Amino acid sequence: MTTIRDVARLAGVAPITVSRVINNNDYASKETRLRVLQAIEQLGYVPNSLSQSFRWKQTGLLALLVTDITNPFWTTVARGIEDAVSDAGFNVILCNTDENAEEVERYLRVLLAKQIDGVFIVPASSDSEQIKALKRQGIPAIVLDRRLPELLLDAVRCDSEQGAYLVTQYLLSLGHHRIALINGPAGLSTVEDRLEGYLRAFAEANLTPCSELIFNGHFTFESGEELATRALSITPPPTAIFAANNFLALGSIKALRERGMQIPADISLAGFDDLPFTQLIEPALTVATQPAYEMGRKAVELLLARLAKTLPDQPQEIILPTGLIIRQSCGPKK
Amino acid sequence: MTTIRDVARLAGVAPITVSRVINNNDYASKETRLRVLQAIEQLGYVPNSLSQSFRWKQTGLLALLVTDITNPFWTTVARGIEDAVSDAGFNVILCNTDENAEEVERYLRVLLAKQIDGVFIVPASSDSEQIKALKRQGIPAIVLDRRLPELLLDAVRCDSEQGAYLVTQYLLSLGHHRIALINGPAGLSTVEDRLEGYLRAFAEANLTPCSELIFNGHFTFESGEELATRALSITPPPTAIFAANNFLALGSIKALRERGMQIPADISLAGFDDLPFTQLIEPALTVATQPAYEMGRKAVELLLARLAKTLPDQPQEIILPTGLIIRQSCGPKK
DNA sequence: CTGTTAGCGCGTTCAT
DNA sequence: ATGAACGCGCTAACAG
Repeated sequence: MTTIRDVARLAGVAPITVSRVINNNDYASKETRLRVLQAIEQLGYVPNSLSQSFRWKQTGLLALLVTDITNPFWTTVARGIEDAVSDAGFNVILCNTDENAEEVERYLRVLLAKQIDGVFIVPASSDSEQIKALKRQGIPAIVLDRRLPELLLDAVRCDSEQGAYLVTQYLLSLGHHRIALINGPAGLSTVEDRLEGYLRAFAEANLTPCSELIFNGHFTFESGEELATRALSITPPPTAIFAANNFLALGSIKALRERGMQIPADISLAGFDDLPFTQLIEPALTVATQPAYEMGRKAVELLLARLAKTLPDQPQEIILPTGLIIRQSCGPKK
Repeated sequence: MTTIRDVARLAGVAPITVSRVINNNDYASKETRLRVLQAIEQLGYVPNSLSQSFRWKQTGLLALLVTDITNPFWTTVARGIEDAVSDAGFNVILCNTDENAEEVERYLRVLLAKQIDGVFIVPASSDSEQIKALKRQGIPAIVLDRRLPELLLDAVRCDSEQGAYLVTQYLLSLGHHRIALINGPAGLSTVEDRLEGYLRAFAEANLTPCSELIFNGHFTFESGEELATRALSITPPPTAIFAANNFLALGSIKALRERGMQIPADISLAGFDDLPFTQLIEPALTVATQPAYEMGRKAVELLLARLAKTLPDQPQEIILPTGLIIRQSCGPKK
């Protein structure tokens, strides 16, 4: 490994002079600078950023903890973060937690030791010893997608309640009263929020949803398939299904197709979050959409501002609007 | 920040003793160990792994450079790598290069400075100044998916030629002679290999493919749509399309549907690489499949063996078999 | 079993 | 404009 000293020796200067040239913050005569740069070139010297981080007490490393890297929603968020962060000269370590609270703790412990400068977290549980440790050490953390009110952290998420409200309102406007809600695991704030939106739409229409038609599972294809199957076995069956996540919607499609049901002729289906190549799935799904890429960028803004200490002490909260995209998967109640 | 010295002071021992307890490699009396652990607990001490890396000359950091993080093929490879690597106590930095050679160079420069212990690369060009720099510094690099013969590096890839051969042979066996090949950019080894496989199948059948029906574009949905459209405008049109990548296949489906063509009644379609939720696309696609997850794990084995210096000097090359999954998208030529 | 010394590569501080 | 000395947090090598 070539060090700053090797360069210094070759250039006939002191190590510190090389350091100054590298970080070109200080004065250095043109000739010295040139000699040093030539020596660097000649030796193929690369500054050891480990030592630099060590001295600067900044690693330029951020981390992103997501619950499911296979979900396009999260890859899109990740791209938003990656793009914004590298513009600012930072790097991101991407960690997949599989919705497992212990994995979150494990990763955070490692990352803490690695002296990361900040973290973006999709929390897998409402509490976390390691997040508290981050706070103690003054390492900024941004909570993504979910509410985590007790911990008083900056947060960026989309308005799940509103999205669910829009979808449900739309289904109600088509005459559906028996709308199955196929949701994720109880306890997650997004799950609760989407339920809230569903209930609000019913309340505003002066209707009461049938509690039998509200299902909780996981945000997976398999869960969607299973819950949709169970929903259909209720009598009388629902005339519409609202799947509160993209994978749940896909699983529901599978279940419906296997029973030979036509969408939307026999039953209506709406989803939450878009998918790439959604145009290929027939019928094209009506969904609530979230600005995933934008969410990533906003989170970066927040984190950088925290690092620059340009933010007030109290936690900031950014809530991005959700929308409704009407396609072909919902029809009027027969 | 609490350091090893703070712990030592509180426990009434020397810093090195704390170090020994942390890395529990050395002897330490039960009582001392206990006192130290208590002090660690009390202070909430976390070892600074930056310093550790500094001393050990090992960061425990690996990097993975992929060309398109939104392609499920690559997320699957990434998971395979991530799983295998974390079993071994390493971490992975995931970098997305968007098939851009300059991005590869930029990332490698940063990673080199960060003293990563090794790299997995999907190269975006046949040559790379930074890969040479890696070699010079003795940092192991594994080339994924593509051939890069001049650089003499370890490599793991799937047998593209074989996969393409199997698909083409199958289509020929159904009676198709005019098979459009919709491929990625000329110059990539996977693109060349898939073309080779296509040609070999024709040659073995004593047939000559029509060169008009061989198309190059990018590995994207849009490219698939465009090239399929162009293929259909040829007279006489192809009776089958072989899309040499999953996104290309999806784009082709779109083009075919828009022209109202039924698959496989009007035209046959086969792809390369599976997609998640493939069961939802109608008709289910016949494809060549690659063991993506396995590829990731194999690459890790190779890299770890390189780090452990248990491998012969000359570059190792692992080629994984590809298969053919016959579903419903291909039918006999009318 | 435990402690002392020294040094990793770099940048800050203070001097020249 | 340039350099010497010191120290960041940790551990290897050598005492004791």
